[in-house]
Amino acid sequence: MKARSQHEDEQHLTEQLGATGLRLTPQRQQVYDVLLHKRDHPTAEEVFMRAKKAMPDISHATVYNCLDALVKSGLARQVTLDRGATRYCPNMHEHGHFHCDSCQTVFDVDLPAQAMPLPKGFKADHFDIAIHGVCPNCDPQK
Amino acid sequence: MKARSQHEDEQHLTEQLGATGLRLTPQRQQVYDVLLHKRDHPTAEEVFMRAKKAMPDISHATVYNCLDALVKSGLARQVTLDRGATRYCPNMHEHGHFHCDSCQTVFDVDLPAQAMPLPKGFKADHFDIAIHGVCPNCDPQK
DNA sequence: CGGCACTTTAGAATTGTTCTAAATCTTGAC
DNA sequence: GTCAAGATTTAGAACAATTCTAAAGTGCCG
Repeated sequence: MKARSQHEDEQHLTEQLGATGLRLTPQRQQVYDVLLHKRDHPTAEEVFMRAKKAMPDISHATVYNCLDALVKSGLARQVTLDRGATRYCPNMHEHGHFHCDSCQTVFDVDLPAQAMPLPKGFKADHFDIAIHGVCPNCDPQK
Repeated sequence: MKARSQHEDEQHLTEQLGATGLRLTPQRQQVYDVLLHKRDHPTAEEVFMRAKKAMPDISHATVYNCLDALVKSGLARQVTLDRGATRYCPNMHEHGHFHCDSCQTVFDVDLPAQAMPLPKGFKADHFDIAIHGVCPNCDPQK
């Protein structure tokens, strides 16, 4: 739970975006704030609705644009679980996603430190690990 | 590379579908044949186009229906890589998918036998592991 | 100030998937 | 066999998620 001050956050944003040739705009900041504020892996649509509360004129396309900008700058990750809308996650620590088939919640889970063994010659850039199952809250046998 | 005779294939199909309360129909057989014939993780659209060659009247909706039937019966898996169309894979052996960001090919890769450690209380039903990177053919340094 | 590159915006367009209602096929009961 | 019940297929409409487009807005450098 390491908190960052608002000022530090802003500086971090500017730096990371800048390194990718992008600017910090009020919209991008707003979208990033939404992600940080409630880390429940929202879809683009959900981000849009939440961002709208603080910034009523923000448009759909802008949210997509901002999310892409954040992903490109390494400030957020896309999470893809089955068909359906892509979700977004500001946790850049290496981790996988556990999806509870019963309550639909998505949990971040730490991965084994060990690297995944790959056949010779393959160079991995990034892993996407999704686990489907039942979470402790929904386990009927608990 | 264990081949199965056509007759064995058909029996296998009937059994697996039957166990899920589904029938073996010519369309389902055709769709399954398409998957077995070229294991390049086609999208539903690609399966549709290939199936159409042998069965010109097959419809879009039927291909989706058949693919769902195969997935439900444990004869195929859905493969989701980022946004974009879902792909299908008849390899039911536990494995992950390596996606080459350069040539876009998808490779099946064996996973470490060891189970993924999960926090207490979580029960995993099924893993989806996608790895993004560069394959040996596309590696500039090779 | 003027220009250029980056952004945002609304809405249209596209893509992938699911739904609907009608036609067709199977299967089991008689 | 014949029939009804249920499963399946079909074409096309509907829907959802995402991307595209063209125009307007913003901000920085000289």
